Amino acid sequence: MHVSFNLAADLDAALKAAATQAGLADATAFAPEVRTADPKHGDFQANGTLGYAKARKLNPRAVADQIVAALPDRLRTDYEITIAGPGFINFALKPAALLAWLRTFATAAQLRTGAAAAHAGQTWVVDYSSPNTAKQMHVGHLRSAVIGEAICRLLAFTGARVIRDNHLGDWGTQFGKLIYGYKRWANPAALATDAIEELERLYKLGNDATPEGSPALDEARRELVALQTGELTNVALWKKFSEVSLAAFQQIYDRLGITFDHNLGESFYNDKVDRVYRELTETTPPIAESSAGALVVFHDEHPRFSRNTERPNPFMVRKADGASGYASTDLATALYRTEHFKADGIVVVTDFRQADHFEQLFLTVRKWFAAKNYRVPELHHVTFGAVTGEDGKALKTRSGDVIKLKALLAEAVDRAFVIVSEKNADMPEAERREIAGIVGIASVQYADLAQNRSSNYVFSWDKMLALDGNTAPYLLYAVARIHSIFRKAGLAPTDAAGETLATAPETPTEIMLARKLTKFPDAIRVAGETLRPHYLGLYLYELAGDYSSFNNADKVLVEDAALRARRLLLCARTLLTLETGLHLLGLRTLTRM
RNA sequence: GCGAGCGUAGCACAAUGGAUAGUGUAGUGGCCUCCGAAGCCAUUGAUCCGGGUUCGACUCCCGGCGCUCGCACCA
Repeated sequence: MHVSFNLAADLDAALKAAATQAGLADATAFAPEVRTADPKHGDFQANGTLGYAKARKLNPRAVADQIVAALPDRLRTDYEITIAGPGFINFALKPAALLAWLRTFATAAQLRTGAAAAHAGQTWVVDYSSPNTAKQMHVGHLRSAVIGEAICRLLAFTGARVIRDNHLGDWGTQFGKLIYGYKRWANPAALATDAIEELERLYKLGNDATPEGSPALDEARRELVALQTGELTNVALWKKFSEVSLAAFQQIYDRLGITFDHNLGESFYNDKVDRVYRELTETTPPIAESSAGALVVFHDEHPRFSRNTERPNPFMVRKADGASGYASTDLATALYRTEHFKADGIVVVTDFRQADHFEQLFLTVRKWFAAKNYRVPELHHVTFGAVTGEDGKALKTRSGDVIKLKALLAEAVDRAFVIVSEKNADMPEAERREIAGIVGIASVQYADLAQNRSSNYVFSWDKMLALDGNTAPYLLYAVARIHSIFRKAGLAPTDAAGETLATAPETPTEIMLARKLTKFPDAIRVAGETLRPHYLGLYLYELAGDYSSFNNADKVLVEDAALRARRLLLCARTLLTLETGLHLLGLRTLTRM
């Protein structure tokens, strides 16, 4: 018997074939529209007969009858099929089919193989985190890192070769001022202990010492020119700044489970912008044009980026002073990712305030690549809202300073330690610390991933560390409880021994849990297609909830061997799905907490 | 001014155009001689306003209102 990984996709194909088989007029136009159903209606529902019938003035229930009659017998074996309401076709998996599915998809590798069709053979470049060098990461850098990493893992799981690229802000006018400050006030002891903190101090000193129109500002500009023209001292300083910055960033990435394949910052594209200028102006008609001394791109077909608006908002490819800006480096970046990495898709993860920039960038790239006959990859700007305090304003410390990411993660772990200690008073401190390290970080990550990234989100320690609700502690607790059962039984959680004894689920809670497990492929599909990890998070939360109900109602370690085997099978698959899913979101899991 | 995103119970969130809009918290009432009570079960309470499209709208379109943000040489 063949069991499909994505049952909804399998039903969709079967319904389409059945429509033809039934001899429906215009059957090729019939779209079954199969989706995961509300559990009270079954496992899957096909909605397509309603629209199809309406457009042809047919009775939707009669159409549904014809299609259902033409479905192959194997589906009648696996599902209770009913027609309901105005013409929905409902499919409810029978217990034996649930068991067959659970037996078939038994390991992380099998889940991965099942999911890998979506992006098989494709290469995707994901640009995320992307902080500025010589500055500490702060709370504003959290979402890009967390959401970006989850998207990388989802894309990789669905078959793509993923290239993680940290597009550092490592070039620009600020380095003139930083070098100016560094040469005058650098403190070697401070550089040795916390280099990046010292660089921030030096930049601030340099910036304060170089007001507009001052001789000091001219000096800072000369430092910048020296850097840009390759003067050895300044280049060496700049390299040092990048190195210490990356080392500091990596400490944070380690906590978040992030490893970049490349750190191709803006400086990398320095020598690649001339080609951009040339190619954008040599086409007929030219894509870029001169305006007020700058080289800009207008998109006249677009309501906001046309030149024919009250306040034109052009894409600034080259500034009037001849310098490149982030438009030009981003164009060069898109080309490099397409040519060098052979990207089929490019995802850039930044906050929503840059939406205009990336819309203009993508419009320009499409015109440019079309004019030069370059293959155009899929281009996605993944945006997210702001992180605010409970007052709805940007998150700040009590004294009004920006919150450093390092401090925020440390506080998460400290707060988790207090809670872990309350719940496990007799546990050795070292173990409590280890657990708190995972719970604290996971809570911060999951708070960000559990909700739709488009909205602003309110940062609340109490809510993210809560033991109830859609939170990391709740999910990690469900994982830990399952591990606990296997420990008690003296079995490894991956131990398949005894599974052949397992019978089909019978109790309401067993059936509810088994049905939820079969929806994992759809959760992965939706999260991957929309690049919105919260769909996966929501699924995992519901799964953990169904497990908790099952765990409460049905005792696993019972005498009856067949009953015990079938419940252990449910535990094993729940654990597999929860751990696989949480790891896809970038979280670490625990065996006890 | 122009534009974008957001607007769902007291609060924080969910709902891939589908059936009676889900969950947590807060409130109320239950469940530990039973694999982890960091849990489970029950219950009260909501789609900003006005039009439109659709068999069907929280979802799509138009017009308001509110919040957040962006609009020429920072990135």
